[in-house]
Formats: sequence, C-alpha cells, structure tokens
Amino acid sequence: MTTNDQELPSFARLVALEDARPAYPQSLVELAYEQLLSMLVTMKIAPGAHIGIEALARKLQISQTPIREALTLLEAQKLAHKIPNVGFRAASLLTREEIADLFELRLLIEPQAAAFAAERSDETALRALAKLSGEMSLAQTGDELAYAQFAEGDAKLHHLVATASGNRFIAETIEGLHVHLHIFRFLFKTNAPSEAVKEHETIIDALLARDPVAAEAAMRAHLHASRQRMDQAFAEQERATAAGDVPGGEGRSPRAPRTRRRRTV
Amino acid sequence: MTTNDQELPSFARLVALEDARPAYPQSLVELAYEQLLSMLVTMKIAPGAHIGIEALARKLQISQTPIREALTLLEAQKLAHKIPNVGFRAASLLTREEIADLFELRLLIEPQAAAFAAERSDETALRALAKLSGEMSLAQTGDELAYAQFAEGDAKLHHLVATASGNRFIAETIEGLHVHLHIFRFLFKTNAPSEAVKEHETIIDALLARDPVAAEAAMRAHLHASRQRMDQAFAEQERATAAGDVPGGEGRSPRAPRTRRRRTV
DNA sequence: ACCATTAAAATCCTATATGATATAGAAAAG
DNA sequence: CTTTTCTATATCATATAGGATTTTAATGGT
Repeated sequence: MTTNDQELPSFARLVALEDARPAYPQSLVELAYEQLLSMLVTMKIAPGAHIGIEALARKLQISQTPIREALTLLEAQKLAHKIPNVGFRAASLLTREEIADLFELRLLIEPQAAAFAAERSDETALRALAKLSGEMSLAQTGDELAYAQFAEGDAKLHHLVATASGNRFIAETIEGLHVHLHIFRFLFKTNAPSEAVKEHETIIDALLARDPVAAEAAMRAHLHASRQRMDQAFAEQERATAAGDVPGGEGRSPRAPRTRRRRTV
Repeated sequence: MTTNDQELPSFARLVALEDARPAYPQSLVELAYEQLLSMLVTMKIAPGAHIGIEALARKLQISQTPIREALTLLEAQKLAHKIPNVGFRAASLLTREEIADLFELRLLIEPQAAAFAAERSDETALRALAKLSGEMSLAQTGDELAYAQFAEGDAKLHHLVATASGNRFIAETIEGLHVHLHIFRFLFKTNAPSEAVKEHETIIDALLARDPVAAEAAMRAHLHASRQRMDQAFAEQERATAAGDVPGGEGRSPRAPRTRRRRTV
C-alpha cells in the first residue's frame, strides 16, 4: 500500500511503448526514462551496448539534460552503468549464475511476503487479487499471445503480493528485483506457462483464503518451479549458441562490443 | 565479492566529510553526492527539509547540473524525495513502524547472508574479518568515543557479511537498507553497546569457524537485540518529546516545516 | 612488421541562460 | 473583516554552448 501503482509501467506497456508515445509523462525526464526502459527491456538497446546521449537527444527530440537524469535513474536500478568521462552502457545480461543469485534472494523474501500478504491484505488488495484471478483464467494457452498474457499476469501478481505485504521495504526490494526479470520475460518467450498458471492460481487461492502458511508454501513452490524453468531455458539457449547460432539480437556476450564498430544507439 | 569496497564511504568518513573534502571524487556528481549524503546522515539537512538546488550550488561552488544528478541518485535510494516543479526534500525520518518493517526485512535476509558468508568466504574476506575483530576488541567502552567506534564496527561487519555472502543481489539489498540506519546511528548515540560488542564477536567467531548454522543464529540474535535496543531508544525519545523537550535539531516531525520560514539549505 | 608518439575527432561533463511553474503577498471586492 | 483575484518573486526544468577528457587514427621510428 505504500508504493504507488501508477508509477510502475506494466510489462505490456513497456514493450509497446516506443511507438505510441503516451501522453501522461509530465516531465521530459519521465518520458526519456520510459523510452529508455522500453528499449532496454525489448533489447532494442543491446545489453552492454554503449548509450550515446547526443544521439538519443536527437532521436527523442529533446535536450541532453533530461536524458542524463533518466540515465542516472536507470543507473541506480543497475539497468545501466556509468563510466565517468566515457559514458553510459546498458547493463550486461544477467548470467546464469546471477539469475541463480536473484532467485536465491527472491526465495528469502517473497514466500514470507506472501504470508504477510495473506495476513495483512486489506479489501482493495483482495479485490485486485480477485480481479487478476479472473483475468488470468481467461488467458489463452499455447501460442505467443499466451506468453505475453502470462508474463503480464506474473508481473502483476508479484507486484500485488509485494505491496500487499504491508511492508514498504519488502515491496520496494521485490520491485527492484523484478525489473531485472523483464528482459528475460522478453527473451525466453518459448516457455510453456501451462503449469505456471496453476501455480498462480494456488497462490491467489491461498491469499484470498487468508492462509499464510499455504500462501508461503505456494509462493515457494512457484519460485522453485520458475527457477527451474528459467535454468532450463538457459540450458537450451547455451546449446543453441554452442551450435553456432546467434540468439535474439546481439546475443549474450558479456564482453565489450565486437571488433565491428560499436552501435552508438 | 561482486561489489566494490571502495565506493561505499564508511560511517566515520561520512560524518567528517564536509570539512575535509576528499580528493578521490572524480566527477562533480560524486562530490555533490558525497557531500549531500554526509549532510543528510549528520542531519545538517533536517529530515523533511527543503533542499534548494541553487543555494547548494553556491555553497559547493559548482553548477546546478551535477547537483540535480546527485539528488536524483539520492532519490532512488529513498533518501530524498522529489516533487515535480517544486523541488527536492530530504526524506522524512523513519517512523517507529517503518523501523520495525526495516528489521522485518533484515531478519529475512541477513541471517541467511551470514550463513552463506560462513560457507563461501574466501581468504581475503576472512582476513578482513579477522582484522575487524582485532579493531573491535581494542575499542573503548562507555563514553561517546565508544559509540562512534561501535557504530563504525557495526557498519563494517554488516558490510563484510553482505559482500562475503557471494550474492550480488543480497549484498546490494543489505547495503541499501543500511543507508537508512546511518542517520539513526547518529541520532541515538546514547545506547550502551557493551552487549552488542559481544554479539559481534559471536558472529565473527562463527564466520571464522565457517559454521553456517552458528553464524545464522548469531546474526539473528544480534538483529533481534538490535531491534529491541532501537525500539527502546524510540520509546525514550517519545517520552522526552512528550515532556516538551525538542530532541536533536529539528526533531522528528513528519510534517512540513513549521510556520517559521523554511530553511532553504 | 610492430610499437610508440602525436594529432584530430568525438563525446562527455560542466556552466550559463532562458522559459515554465508554483508560491507568497498585496490589493480589491463582497 | 473575510475571501478572492491578481501580480511579483523565487525556484525548478530545459536548452544551448564551451571546456575537458577519452578514444581513434595516422605518422614516424625501431
């Protein structure tokens, strides 16, 4: 309840953003931030790529100052990295080990957050949960659209749990972690979310029943399964790259740009 | 091991900063950030106070642009709050309930981080731990200086555990949480750290012995005790304020500045 | 052929200036 | 005397320009 719902753009919004520029950003900093976040999540700016301020200023038709501030914001979220007197780079894609670390921390926080949410949710939170449950039961299954809906629902559910925990610090921490997952939601579209939908239902049922023990267990199970699915996706991708294939866009080379001249976004 | 030791200014450094301007900040943004952080932690900028950009620019003898960037960074850490077209304010002092939430989250993460540290520490981490143990055993007891040394040691210990956990996300999260505690370290100087020193020793011993179970238990006990000490300090302070006394500086009024004209830092 | 030094270009970083917004105070109307 | 409206001031937000640093490329030497 402490965090503001409106300031967090949804996954679907992020992906569609740069075409239809929304009207609501009140300042140019917000606009630049939204645009940059969208480009980062959809890998239109490749991980590790150099982010030129001047070029972006021309592209977005605004000055350099708000872009610098937006980049500073992204740097604080570890989505960009600043090297003084050199410039900003997009953060490297998380490695398989870092994803493992990320889930290690999520498993420390989110199950307990779900338990707290089961105990402390107020009426509005429960209504939002029920509404989400309805949306997710209507979702398609199997095709590409299905995955987009699943990703959206997953993001919403974890967001609701985070805020419903009633603990501002828990909520902020979870949100900060999930930002890093958005890019993988975009990258690993192949995963069949059929099992995951059931996990979501189990969590929501426990929350609506105000059962903290069940909510914690359900969230823990969901995170374990999610971690395993993600690790599997990593394995498949490594298999593909080993075969000489270059996956989505620039790929996941943690190194600096190749000898080819760097793309000065 | 993922995080960089050098980029985090120690508590002692923060308090002494604004007089002796250190040479290492490479950019004016870093300089402004360090200065602002120091002023925030030592309450030279009161919680909730308005932070005027122009005045700061004059005071620090630099331009407004790097100050805006530094404030943006602080805003991301929730140490400052921005109201569009109005300006930045220092974050309000955490309430008693928020401190409770903070410890609730710490208790989810730090004990497990200690266990990880016991398992995963490398040689350099162990050496740093041993060195810290030596420093802390030499500390004074009882007077004001004692508390400063204790606060410094406490910050160092938790920082070492965070990094030694070997998990970048755990480390970053812990560090982000501890920033908010610095101001209370400065505010509650009265606490007798005699018991706390023993708790620290217990943690360090467990870590050096590479005993994860003992390390987790020791950290958990330390956090419980620390939470209780802090809550006690809150109670004492509330008792004092109820008696008409005005504690350190501006006090902890969550409201906007009084009718007296606001201090445009 | 390879390395070092130097010069040039590009980019970032900082400073200053202009425009936009909100706030405070005064004047006027009810 | 209270309330409202208007004006003036202060501050924030953005744009633009100049200075500093890094990187790249070229040239000359080993």
